[in-house]
Amino acid sequence: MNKKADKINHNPEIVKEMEIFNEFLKKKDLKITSQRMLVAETIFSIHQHFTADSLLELLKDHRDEISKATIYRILSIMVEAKLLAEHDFGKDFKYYEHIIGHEHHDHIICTDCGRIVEFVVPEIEEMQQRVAQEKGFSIQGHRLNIYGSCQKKPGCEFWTKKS
Amino acid sequence: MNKKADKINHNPEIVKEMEIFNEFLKKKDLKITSQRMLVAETIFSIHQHFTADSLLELLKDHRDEISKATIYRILSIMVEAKLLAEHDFGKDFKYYEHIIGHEHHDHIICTDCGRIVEFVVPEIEEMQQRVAQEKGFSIQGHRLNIYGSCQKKPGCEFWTKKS
DNA sequence: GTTTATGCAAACAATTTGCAGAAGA
DNA sequence: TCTTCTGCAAATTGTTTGCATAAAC
Repeated sequence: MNKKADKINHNPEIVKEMEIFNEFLKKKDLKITSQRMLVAETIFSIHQHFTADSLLELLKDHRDEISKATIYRILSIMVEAKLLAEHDFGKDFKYYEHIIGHEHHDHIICTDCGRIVEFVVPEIEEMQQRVAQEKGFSIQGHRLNIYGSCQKKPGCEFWTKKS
Repeated sequence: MNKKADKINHNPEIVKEMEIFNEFLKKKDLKITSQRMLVAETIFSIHQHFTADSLLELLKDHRDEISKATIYRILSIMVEAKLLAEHDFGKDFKYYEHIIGHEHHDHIICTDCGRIVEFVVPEIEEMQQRVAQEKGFSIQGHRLNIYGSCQKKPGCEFWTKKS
């Protein structure tokens, strides 16, 4: 592990999330590397949806410490560890968000500016059960995306790629 | 238009859908070509979800009359014409289904075999309105996908690509 | 030491596109 | 004719992978 990595984060929430990640790595006989720590810390400090590319951008000062391939590899580990959820919002790249400490929610997406807003509708869980039962499925989960326009709220710009 | 194209379909539903498509083409100053007619007829006779590749497979006897590039181009016209809906079911290719005469519905997808089952839950529309209002969005629509397992119903096989 | 990770560049796969010749209006 | 289409092959784009080297344990 190189020296940059000991810039450890003292935010208690992030510390806790890092511990969970480390547990997972150990359990799976995966190694605790400086890249994994750096990416995980960065991700845990983001409180919005992000993409592989926007993560890369956040890490641009560490360009010499981590490659794009490694970022993709770490993202897939974190999804497997259920620390991250992967989303498709109708673009041709994936969005991620970290899960821990976030109540289950769905998303409403502005097709003008790409803004993503979370919402919680408790009755969806019950509806999901009902549909699954009726169709004879066991349930893993659901994704509900509502598409619309946020109507030029401040910050609403044309939806650029990989934002 | 080559001679193969005058193998016209007499199913009244398909005839009606073809007319709508032709209207759209005229309105947009697009030409009525044998490829467009062939693809549209084929699509209108499918009553399941399909992909660009499965469509190509259905058209394999016409391989010399139509290319993959043209199929993609026609799919995008038909989506624009709102004759087709495009879906993302968590794979890295798109699914399509034809819309006309199909009540609005959502999907439950088997993550073991890829089976896609439609369901209708009227209260979603109302919930959608409520969320949009609360968040200050105008609505275009929604996509609700439930993921689970159909529990080895007859025909449930491992989910192959592009099925 | 042995195993697992990383970086790089090449590979992938679905989809898109430029272009020259073909077909529709 | 004049315009739009098509087929082809090449380009694109997000993501994945093989492999030699490097780091973790």
